[in-house]
Amino acid sequence: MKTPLPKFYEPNEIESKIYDFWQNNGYFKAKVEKDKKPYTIVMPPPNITGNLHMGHALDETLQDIIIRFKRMQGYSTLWVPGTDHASIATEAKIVNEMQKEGLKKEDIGRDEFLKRAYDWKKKYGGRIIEQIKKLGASCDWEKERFTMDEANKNAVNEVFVKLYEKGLIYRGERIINWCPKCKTSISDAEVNFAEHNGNFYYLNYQISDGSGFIEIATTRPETILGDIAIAVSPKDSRYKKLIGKKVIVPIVEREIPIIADSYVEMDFGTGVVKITPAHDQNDFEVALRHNLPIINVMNENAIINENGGKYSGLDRVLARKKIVEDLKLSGSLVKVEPIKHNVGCCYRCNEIIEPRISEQWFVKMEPLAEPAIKCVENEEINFIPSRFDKIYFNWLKNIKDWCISRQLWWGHRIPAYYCQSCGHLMVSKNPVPTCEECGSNEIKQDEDTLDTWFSSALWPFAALGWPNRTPEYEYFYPTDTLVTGYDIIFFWVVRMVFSALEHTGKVPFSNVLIHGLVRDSIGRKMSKSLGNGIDPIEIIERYGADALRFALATGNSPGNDMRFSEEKVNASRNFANKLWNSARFIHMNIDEYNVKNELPEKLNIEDKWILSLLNSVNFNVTENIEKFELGLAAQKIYDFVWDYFCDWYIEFAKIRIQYDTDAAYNTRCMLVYIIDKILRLLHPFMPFITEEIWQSLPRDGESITISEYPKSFEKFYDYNAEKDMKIIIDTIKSIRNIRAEKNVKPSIKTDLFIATENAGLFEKCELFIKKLAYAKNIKISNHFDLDDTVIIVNSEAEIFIPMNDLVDKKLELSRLNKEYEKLQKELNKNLSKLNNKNFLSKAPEQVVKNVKKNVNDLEEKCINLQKLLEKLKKSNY
RNA sequence: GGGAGCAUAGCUCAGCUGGGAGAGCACCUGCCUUACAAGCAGGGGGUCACAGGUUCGAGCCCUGUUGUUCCCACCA
Repeated sequence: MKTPLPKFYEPNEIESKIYDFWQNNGYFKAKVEKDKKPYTIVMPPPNITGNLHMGHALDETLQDIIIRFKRMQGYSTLWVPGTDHASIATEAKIVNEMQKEGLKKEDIGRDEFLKRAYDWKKKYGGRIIEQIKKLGASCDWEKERFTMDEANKNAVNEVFVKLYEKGLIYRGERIINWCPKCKTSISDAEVNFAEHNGNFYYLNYQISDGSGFIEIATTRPETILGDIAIAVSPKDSRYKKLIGKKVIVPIVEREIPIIADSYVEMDFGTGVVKITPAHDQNDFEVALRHNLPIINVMNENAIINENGGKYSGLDRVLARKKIVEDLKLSGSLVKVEPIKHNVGCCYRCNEIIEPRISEQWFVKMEPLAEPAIKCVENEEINFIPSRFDKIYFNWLKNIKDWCISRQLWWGHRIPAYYCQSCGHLMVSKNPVPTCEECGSNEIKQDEDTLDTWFSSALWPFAALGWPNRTPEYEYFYPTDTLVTGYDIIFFWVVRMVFSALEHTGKVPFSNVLIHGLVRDSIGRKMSKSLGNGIDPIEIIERYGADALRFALATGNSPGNDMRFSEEKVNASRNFANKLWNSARFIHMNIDEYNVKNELPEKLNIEDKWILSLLNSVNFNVTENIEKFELGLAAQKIYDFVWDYFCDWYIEFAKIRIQYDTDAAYNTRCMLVYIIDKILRLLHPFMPFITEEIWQSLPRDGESITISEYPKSFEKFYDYNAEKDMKIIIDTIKSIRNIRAEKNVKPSIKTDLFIATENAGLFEKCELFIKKLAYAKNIKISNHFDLDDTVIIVNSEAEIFIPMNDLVDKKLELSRLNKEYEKLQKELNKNLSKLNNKNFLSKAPEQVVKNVKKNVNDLEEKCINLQKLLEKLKKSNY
């Protein structure tokens, strides 16, 4: 079908049609093909709660570029898509929705709640998938997975049981981070520290033997209800004689010991710390070391419990107020100092975290961390850029056990079962009907669910069928490249690596391509609260998916944050349109000539030139993509298309086709041949427009998606053609330059006299110069003797342009003098290098050769110019 | 407290293993030259943060300084 293309590229009309075409023909379907090498990417599954944002758009674009490139290179490719159940985020949204109906979780019960959650998934989980398709993502949608589908549940249970049996999962009472709003424990990684304005309350504790008072400072006075000791530094001489004595807790009137512990820093505050083990991580450890009792004074809602005496029932904020008042009354409050300090907050809801003692499930991390460190150290896994391995190591080397239980309903329920009559604990993949100890059939499953990341950690292998050894798992695993942002290296990347090593015995992927955050145009994070987020779908509707993809892929380097600006998308859209119009031009010149997509046998100089340049671009682009330098690759294609193919080759082709009947047909073929290669090179970056144009041209295949990525060949390098055409182009440019300087309109044509030793070249390209440098007639000889002309000198020729009254001899003389000075300066710079013995002996041969060549060219130019100057001076002036 | 990044044209940023300072946008001049005004031709504009060092040669490597952003830890 060779319909003439419309004047402007209209992405919206084309993109969905093309995407359907790809889908209907199954180009993205992964096949186990033993004679091909596999290439696999698993998509970081977006949350079912969200809309597609720019971060996703970047992430998916990078993955799609890589997978399309590999597909065209002949790999059997698989890109597995999916979504994440995002337990805490989704549960929060559903709770919120229910609140509008005046309902609480407890009102409807667990089963009914889960029904709502699955409805939510059905409703919104599909939305983001449709948005990803709009970007052009070439995923195998038949392999789409969900982190809570049946197969994943199976994988999660398998892993849990295995780790439990190995002793790497344990249950225990520990101090954990408790969010009173989400009403669940959260892991250390899920706590954000933020600076808050608070107060330092200085309190006097009376020493029991009546010998005086000891002053302590606290930011949380309400926790005195749970005080079980006060601690000083063992090195602190001020308090040495008090160690072992007892003090009375104000208001509470409890007698507690003074202990020494190296955790206390003598220079901070008063050098005395009150120990409240149930409500502080460090205090908890101190209590364990000193074998002290633990008094929990708060419940799950952060309300003071029965241990709080007369304060029980009060919320922690009210309790603080009341207690401070009472401390004041009792005279124990010495002073209050406002301070700024860091407070841990819930990453979800930003509520202040309450450290709290409770029974939770943990993964023992140390044995898992070690192999995960090794496989990056020995480069089985490579981070791109490599500096991110430091973040990875830092996390793993300071790892603490991972709290994996969550007091939520939406998630993988922990496969632990308790006998109601004897209390026996059983961990099993399948529901347990009877107690293995006492035979009772009153069994209850653990109420808690697992941290979302517990299932995400299994994604690279679970998404391929593990624990079943499916053909896909055997063929496509381990995967090749993971593409993700640096913000989830420890949440996710680390956990995937140690999980894969533990359960599959292999690294989950060999490359981790890290990208940065997409910020707004003034560098702020895009966020809902700021309202500065830009919807990728809206951008696609206005500029096309290709333009968005290209804008996201260029102009930034891996791992660095980027600013999103619409100007950049606009520039990319303009590039797409430029390409589109070059195709329109080609259509105008081939449609009635039965042109084949073949390299002609007889090539003109400009054909050899463009082939040689294309060949270099091809080589470099391939290398860049293989090294994940996608932005550089895209830039090189852009430059080639615009600066060489459109600005010059097409202009040459116009002239060739119009005036050279012998070469016209070959030139038409060349146009098709070159744009075919351009489209293929560009296809991974701009899949839609390249497919649309490719389909409209003579081609040897049904879709560019499954066509071969171009290869570069030694035989196409043509140094001479590149050198010669550079001379011609420079000549044309310098003539244009002079004309522009003198304000000569394009409609005014002038004669040109070209004095050169290289007449053959200039004769070959005479028409190019004539048309592109606005000449009436051109004369080529090895010498001219002319007056009243403007003169251009380059290494190959002197060009005389008669311009009659436009020529001011005085001005011309000074212009040429300036030119001469510039050349001399440049020449001297190069000469000084050649006069440097060290340079000659130590610099690489090629560098020296280049400098020598520069010197030759410059000297030639200088000599020519010198002669002209003298002649000018001798004439009338 | 520990660690990392960034500092290049008015703005946003590229610059891969050291050898010509670049792009897009903005700006100035002139053009509707039958692919494209989302375009064409031409132009101005940079002590590559600062100071040392290594090298024949440094935007790039090393050391230090300043400014800035981020991550981790967290002091009661």
